[in-house]
Amino acid sequence: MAEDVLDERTRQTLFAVVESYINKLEPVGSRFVTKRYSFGFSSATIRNIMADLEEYGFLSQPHISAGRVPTDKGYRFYVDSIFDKGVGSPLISDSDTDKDLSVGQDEAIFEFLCQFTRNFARKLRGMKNDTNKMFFEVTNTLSSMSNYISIAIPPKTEHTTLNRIDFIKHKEDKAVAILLTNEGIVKNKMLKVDSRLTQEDLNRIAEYLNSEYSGYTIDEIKRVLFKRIKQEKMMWDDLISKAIKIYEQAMSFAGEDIFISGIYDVMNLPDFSDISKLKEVAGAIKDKHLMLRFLNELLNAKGVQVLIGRENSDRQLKNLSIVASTYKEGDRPIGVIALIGPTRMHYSKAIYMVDTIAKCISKTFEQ
Amino acid sequence: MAEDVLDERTRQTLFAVVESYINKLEPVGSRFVTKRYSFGFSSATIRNIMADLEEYGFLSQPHISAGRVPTDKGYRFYVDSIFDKGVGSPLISDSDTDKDLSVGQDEAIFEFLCQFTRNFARKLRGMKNDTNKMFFEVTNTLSSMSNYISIAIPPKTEHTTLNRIDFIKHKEDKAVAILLTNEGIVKNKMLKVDSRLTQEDLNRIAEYLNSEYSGYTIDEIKRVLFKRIKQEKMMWDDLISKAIKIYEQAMSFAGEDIFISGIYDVMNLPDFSDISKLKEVAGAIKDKHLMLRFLNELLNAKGVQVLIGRENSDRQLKNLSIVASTYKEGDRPIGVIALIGPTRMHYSKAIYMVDTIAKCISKTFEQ
DNA sequence: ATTAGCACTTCAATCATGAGAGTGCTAAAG
DNA sequence: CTTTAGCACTCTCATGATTGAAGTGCTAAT
Repeated sequence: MAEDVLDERTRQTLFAVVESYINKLEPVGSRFVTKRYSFGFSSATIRNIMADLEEYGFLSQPHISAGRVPTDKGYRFYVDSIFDKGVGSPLISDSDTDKDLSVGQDEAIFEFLCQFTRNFARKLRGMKNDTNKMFFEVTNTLSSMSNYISIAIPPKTEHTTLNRIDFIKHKEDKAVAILLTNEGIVKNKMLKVDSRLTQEDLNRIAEYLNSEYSGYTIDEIKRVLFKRIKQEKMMWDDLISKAIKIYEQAMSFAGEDIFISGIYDVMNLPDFSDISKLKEVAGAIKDKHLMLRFLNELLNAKGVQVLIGRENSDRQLKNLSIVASTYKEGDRPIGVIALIGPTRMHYSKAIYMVDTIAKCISKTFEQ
Repeated sequence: MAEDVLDERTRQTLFAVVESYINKLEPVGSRFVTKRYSFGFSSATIRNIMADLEEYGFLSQPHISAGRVPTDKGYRFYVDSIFDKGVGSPLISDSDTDKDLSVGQDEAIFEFLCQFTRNFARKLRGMKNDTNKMFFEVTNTLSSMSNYISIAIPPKTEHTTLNRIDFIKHKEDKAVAILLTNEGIVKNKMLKVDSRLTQEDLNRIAEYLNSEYSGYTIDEIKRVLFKRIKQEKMMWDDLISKAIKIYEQAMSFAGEDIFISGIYDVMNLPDFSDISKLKEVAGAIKDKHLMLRFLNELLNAKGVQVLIGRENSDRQLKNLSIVASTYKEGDRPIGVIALIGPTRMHYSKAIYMVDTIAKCISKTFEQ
């Protein structure tokens, strides 16, 4: 049942109520709708429609004499409508822009956004070699523009290939591994090694790994190395054995990275004027590990995804919405960026921003 | 004038009022003081004393019929008293522990803290080679134990000496510089180099730098290199010239690091139940650059320092207090850790924690 | 010098009141 | 049969008055 059954004017009303609520942040009444939107019906008619919508579960009332507030289901309808109308324009609706903006101004805004996007893409390209810097920039931009919390997961290592690995002897039993990946990212790690290994030994090991395995993904290499261990258990030559040990250490980066930004920005939202609600958000993102697992699940889907309130599998997010998108290298999604905000979110803005910036990132990884 | 003039019982009263306020978070009245502390005076006498203290500027009243609240000057007196009594014990006062704790319990707590400290020191030692991890751990521990915001500045590069530098050719005009310091810290950076340089060239440059300059501080090397440029302007050999260019790039790390943690924890404090106050804190630490400069000024002083409210040079911190300490390598202070909280802070706890953890860090850098 | 006692001030909580907003329902109009 | 005007009803929110509690300052007595 439900939204397929709704007739045109009911759909219009629902959309209007959600849109109004997102902008006003106050329950919207029938009179407000009739005044603001000229549907050609009186407030009494709208009242009846709204009563129906409440019955269907799209709207609810904080108390009997207040206006209506969207439920998660109501937001879902609204977001789906936005997608039906087509993502890609920041000017769909739901922004605070008044209807009396001249078309000329719309175009000016559009032009501005295009330019911003170009600049931002260029900026990212300049940071291509420094993932940290790049995603720091991404999350900062996203959160300060949207006032929501932004999260980014840098490219998954399972898709990165080894470009080159080197080892440098430090002192006694310490050595540093330096890893170059196809994305131009550098990682390093301090290793504990047999103290009898000289720099020459390390060089030979590195040479071996580079010649045999460069070009493969990091996981592939791990698999192949493991296979070797089993196959040649009794007869590994010393070099391979050492290489395996060292490689294992070098690849076990402690926990994946995740970038989060915007706790400050989110304090400006009226939705979080109550500190207990702010704590809710803070609690949700505090557990980075959980957040990481959560966003990783979104890696499979394509395009922008919106999860509203209780749609989130995580209980802690039941009062929050997430707008997420993958970014890709070629056709393969390699990471996720997302915005987290109240269920009462400026969805069209958020969707537009996440979509745009994800595309900027993808462009950086392309070629 | 002022505190030197105060007689014993006035001092006692002031101390009692501050201590009580820190625990109650409510203005404290004369009756409360007489009940809680058995000075042997009636509330009327205390009232008179408190009126004097207000006149001297140590206390103030929110409104005429409320109890007294310490001013910054009052806190200053209190903190100085704590230092006079001697830092080092976590049990001085000002904690919520009731007076009727048996001595046995005190000892149990003391024993627990000693053990915690030993464990923590061991933990840090295990992270010696990973500054990031180490200071991440430090700030997290500090903030979650204190519920205040913790900040740490990792060892200043001006005191680190070059242990070894290496360059690895990446592709075209890119190369990676890997830097090992005396503290066992590794930094890397992507460089733009003349695309005609081969890996062999880079090796020669690295070899040159290592043989000539390892053991010097990073700043010293910079100075010496600059001198060379001037002296031998017309006759540098190609190697030195290239080395200088590359070294310059490699050393210009974008912005110093700073570790901040505890925005979540601080939300649990009643002092920040009002979101506008929380914003104040957030604003103060948002500008990491400013915070960095601020804490760097504290590098000169030794031991634990406390800055209360308006004592802070920064206007944004006028309602906050900072408890900071340097940590050292040998005798030389190389970095700072600090706690930021409301002026109504559990100073003795904060001081004890900062002191203890700073010592743990110092121990890690000694050898 | 200290203290008991009292008048005074202020805040915070409670309650009643009325205006305002919005609804649901009914009966009339199209 | 659909739409609308009208009205009674409900609930919230801001306002103002009242009251009790907490705490002070001052004075007079010890």
